[in-house]
Amino acid sequence: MMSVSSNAVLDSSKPEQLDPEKYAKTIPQVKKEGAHDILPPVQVDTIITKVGKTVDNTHIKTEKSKAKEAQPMLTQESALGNPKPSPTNGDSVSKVSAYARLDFEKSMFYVQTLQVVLGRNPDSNHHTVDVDLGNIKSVSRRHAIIHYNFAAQRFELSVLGRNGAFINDTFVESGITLPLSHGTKIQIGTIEFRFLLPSSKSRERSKSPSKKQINPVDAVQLKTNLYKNSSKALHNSRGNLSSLSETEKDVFKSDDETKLGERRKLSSNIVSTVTPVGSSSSSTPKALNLSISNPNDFDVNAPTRSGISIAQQVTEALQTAAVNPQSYPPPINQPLDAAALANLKKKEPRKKQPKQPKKVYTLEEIPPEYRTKPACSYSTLIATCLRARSTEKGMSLSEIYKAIQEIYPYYKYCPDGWQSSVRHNLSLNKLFKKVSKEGKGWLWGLDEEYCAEKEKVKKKQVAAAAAKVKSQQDRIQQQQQQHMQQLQNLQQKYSGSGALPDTSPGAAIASPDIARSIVQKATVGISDSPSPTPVTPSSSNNIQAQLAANRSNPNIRPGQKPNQLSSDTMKALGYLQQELIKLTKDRKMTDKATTTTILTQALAMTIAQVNQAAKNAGIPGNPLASLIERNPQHVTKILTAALNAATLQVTKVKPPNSTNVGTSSKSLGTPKPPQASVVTQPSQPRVQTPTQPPFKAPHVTAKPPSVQVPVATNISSMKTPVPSIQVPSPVVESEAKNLDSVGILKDSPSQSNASPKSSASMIKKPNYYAKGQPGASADTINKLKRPEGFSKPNSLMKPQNNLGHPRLPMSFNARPGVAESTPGTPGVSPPKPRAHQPQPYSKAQPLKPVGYVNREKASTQVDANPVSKVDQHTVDTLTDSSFLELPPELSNPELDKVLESFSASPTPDPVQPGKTDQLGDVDFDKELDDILSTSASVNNSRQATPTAEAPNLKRERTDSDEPEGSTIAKMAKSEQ
DNA sequence: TCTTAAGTAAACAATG
DNA sequence: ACATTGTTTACTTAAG
Repeated sequence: MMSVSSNAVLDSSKPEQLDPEKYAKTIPQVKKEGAHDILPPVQVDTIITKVGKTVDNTHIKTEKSKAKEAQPMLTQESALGNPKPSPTNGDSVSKVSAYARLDFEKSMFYVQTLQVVLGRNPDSNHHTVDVDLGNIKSVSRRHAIIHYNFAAQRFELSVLGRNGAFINDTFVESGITLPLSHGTKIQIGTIEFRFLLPSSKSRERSKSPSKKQINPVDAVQLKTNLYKNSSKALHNSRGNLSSLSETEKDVFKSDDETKLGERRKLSSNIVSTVTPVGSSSSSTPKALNLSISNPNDFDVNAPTRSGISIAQQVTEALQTAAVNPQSYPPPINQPLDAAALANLKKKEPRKKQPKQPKKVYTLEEIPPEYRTKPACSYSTLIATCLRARSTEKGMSLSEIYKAIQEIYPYYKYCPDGWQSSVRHNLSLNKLFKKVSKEGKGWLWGLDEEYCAEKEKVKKKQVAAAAAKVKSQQDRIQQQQQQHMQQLQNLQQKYSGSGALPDTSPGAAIASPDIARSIVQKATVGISDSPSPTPVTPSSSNNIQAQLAANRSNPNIRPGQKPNQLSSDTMKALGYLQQELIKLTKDRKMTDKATTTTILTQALAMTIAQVNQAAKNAGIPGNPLASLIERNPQHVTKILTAALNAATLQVTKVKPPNSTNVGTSSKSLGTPKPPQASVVTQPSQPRVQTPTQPPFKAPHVTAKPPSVQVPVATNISSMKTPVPSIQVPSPVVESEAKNLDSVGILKDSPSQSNASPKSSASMIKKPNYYAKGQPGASADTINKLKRPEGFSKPNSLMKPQNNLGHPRLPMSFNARPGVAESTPGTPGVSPPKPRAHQPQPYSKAQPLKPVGYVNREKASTQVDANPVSKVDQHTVDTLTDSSFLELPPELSNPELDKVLESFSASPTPDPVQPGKTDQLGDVDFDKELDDILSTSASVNNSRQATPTAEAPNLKRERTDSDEPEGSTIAKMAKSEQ
């Protein structure tokens, strides 16, 4: 490779230091250390021609001869570099010899060697480049090499830099070598230039017999670094030729850190020329022993091949090169008439090319870590940059841009547009202020005062929020304690009778704790809730027996406090509560005690049923919540079945007219009717364990009469049995086998469209959001509203870390259908198709880079999917008919029948999203009271707060766990 | 449904 | 003339 030490870097600002005489002395050294050694000893035909005068140069054929003959050639060439200006005449004899030229925006670089290294501004003496592209981080130290390929007889560009390059607007990654042809556009980092070859005209000339051919290998290695004012140098004859001379060594030596620093400052516009135009024009013909090309030969606009434009050729080159590199016509390297070129430039100043639109990156081109938009707002972005980079004077807009790009490389790759937002923010946001004026624009800084003020306010808000949360927690805790106290009181009260009141047939529904107790007991079976009630052994009844089996539920978290239910569980219970109330309303029960018992059983059955099924299927988590979330209708069906079964069970042993449990106690110990036992069977999964006693169905009746005492007084007032009450008499019981008559189908939402042909849909995943599905009656929808907690998937599933994230620019959204198929974006979900694609405001949306995925959207896309939280397997299992299959020993034809009918029932229409009701926010006690009071005048002295429209109560749910179901309603009230 | 915050896009003027 | 910079307006989206 090219020897570093042999390369001299000249600052155009110091032309006076250049002594051509000294250059000559150093030539041998250059030769020795030159990069030419690597070049193959291939004979090259006419490479350099001299305008007006044939250069009597040697045609070097071999490497050895090249070395030998280098001296004279270089000696001649040293004259070429004579910077002394001389009166330039119009017919200037050209002085510059080069194989090619690199046309930068403001200057040119003549390629006079067969290999040119392009790279970053050397920041040390350890490396150097031929073409200094400035101190830009995006440019590697050795970013690219332009070299002559003798085999293919053409110049080629090898991309070495990590960030690749753009060749003719096509991205070329590192490691790729491409042929260069006349006009090939190259972009490295932000620096753009063209590779130009001499025109065919000069090629013709070069073929003239008069000229002597030289080996390009022998071209002098020259380099100059001209910085910002290099263009001036080009025209002002201030350019320099350099080779490593004593003088230059000095120059180089003196090029210490300070100079390097200066260079960096100047690095924005970098031009390197081996031989500046001006200097060549100023050179005396005499000094020029080397051939010189006509600058016209480098006419950018001149087609190099007949009829084919440069662009076409470049494109063609890029296309054909990969396939058949040899097919591409080799470049003809010709000398340049720099002076003429300069004149030409004066006459026809190159038309400024329209600024190229920013490169649109594809996913592959963007480092994975920079594909996602930073999750902070523009103001944060700017503030961060200002804090990180700003001086006291502030930062200019362009500096802010740059800092943003450096700190958040995402903005390097994303399409333009963010700059506008930055400006917009700077202007609008009071956080930013203009510090001082610099040039055209302002230097921006942070308004620390405003920052402090804002911080203060924020802190206040946070403190207030924290206080609020704390007070809420305290309140909840207080309520919990109260409830626990009440419960304990109750237990103590009834402990003498050996049974809990609420599970007794005669329990006083008047107690506000009844509903809570129901839930409390029933929730024993819920996966995430341990036994909430400290039940005395003597108080065991059927429900408890059922649920006792569930206590060993492995899903119960060991560290979980008793009475502490997860929010999901609470939601589930809330839903069950409300559904039960609805179903009970339909039945118009009058007997509080019976109703309570039935409800308790039904609830427990349902929970146990779901848990059992989940357990059988090996589903972890909270299956009830999952099922409710996914298919509340199904839950309703189960609930209905359970209610029917419980009704059957309870009322069978206890005649409707009789509130005297004592009578029913007769049935204690009597073999349970198959129907009743069946119904309860699902709720006792652990009964399968041989060691556990079989489930006793009519435990309700097992409660001591004493339990009824408080009830009796209340119940006694309910004297009017209403005919409409569907109390399962023996007749009813027999009818109960007919599901329709018992009300299963009547109550079941699937009733309205229970046609067999639609039965399959039952198993299908429900679509909560589909509207107006055929067959969905308004009534059905009403009945099957999703519980509040489940109505908004996001509310339950939204990851907390999304909160506060700013919206991401729409323009960065992945193109539909691209992102999902794009590999390498783990964790990024395909964009959710939007119901309404916003139209661009006034201008067409630019092509978005592939793979820009809105992070927030990516997460909410998942969140928005109601299935997401619930494992699909869980859902499928729980909604599948197999869910309802019980172990053989528990199977009961009656229940099977019921359940079969469920699984055969089509899924009713989903609830419309906007029509969610407020499930779970039910004043259970009140509701129950209402139910009963419709048919019986109940002198209810309980203190439950009457809530007119309990189901419609809207309240915010706290995620904090609640110990008891009925507290939901109470909390709702208290929060109002 | 309304409000607010944030983001996007563009028109426009001033400036170098 | 042109690009950059700064201001302003209008609009959309999301969230509360």
